[in-house]
Amino acid sequence: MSWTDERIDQLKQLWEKGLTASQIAEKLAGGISRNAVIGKAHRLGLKARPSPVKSGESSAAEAAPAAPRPTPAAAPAAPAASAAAAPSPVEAPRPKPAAPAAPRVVATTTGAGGKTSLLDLSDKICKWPIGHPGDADFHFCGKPAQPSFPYCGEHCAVAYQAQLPRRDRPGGGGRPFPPTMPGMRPR
DNA sequence: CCCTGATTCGC
DNA sequence: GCGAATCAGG
Repeated sequence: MSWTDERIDQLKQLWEKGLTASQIAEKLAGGISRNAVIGKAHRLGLKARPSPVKSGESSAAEAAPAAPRPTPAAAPAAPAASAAAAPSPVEAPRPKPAAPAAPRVVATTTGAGGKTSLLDLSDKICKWPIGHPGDADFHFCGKPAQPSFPYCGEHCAVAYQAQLPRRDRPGGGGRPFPPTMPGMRPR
């Protein structure tokens, strides 16, 4: 579907009425995406209107040249592990990704300690904890994470394991934890 | 994670 | 011109 005069008119009205781009996208027929609406709005010269992300805009000092956006490149084969239960060894806060100026080096480890710390974590960094929180040398794996996974390939293999029949499972088959805990009634 | 608009860039 | 992908902020 393309932008007929009618649709452009609706867009103008709804936009100036204050609807969000996604709301407009829903109203207009034809599987129009929110991006399409915004893109068209810009080309129509509309835009303006409270934009959440408009605050910053330093009046000077634009030292950063354009980041040479490398083509994403197709992801390698997915781990294909049928997710059983994610252990989620540690919950780590997710700081903003590193500055876009970061060189395209493989692993991001702190130059200082050589250990991947909390501050180095991002979506693309394996968050598998090494050592114990609180210990001086506690750190994270830091290798590139499998796309859309929190861990690298190795640690995904550890974290996501298909459920095996009990008798085939190493260690015999009972619960991995003590069958009963203090104060817990067996169910 | 959800959302917002802004921008880029291959088509 | 179009809009998906990405960015940048809430």
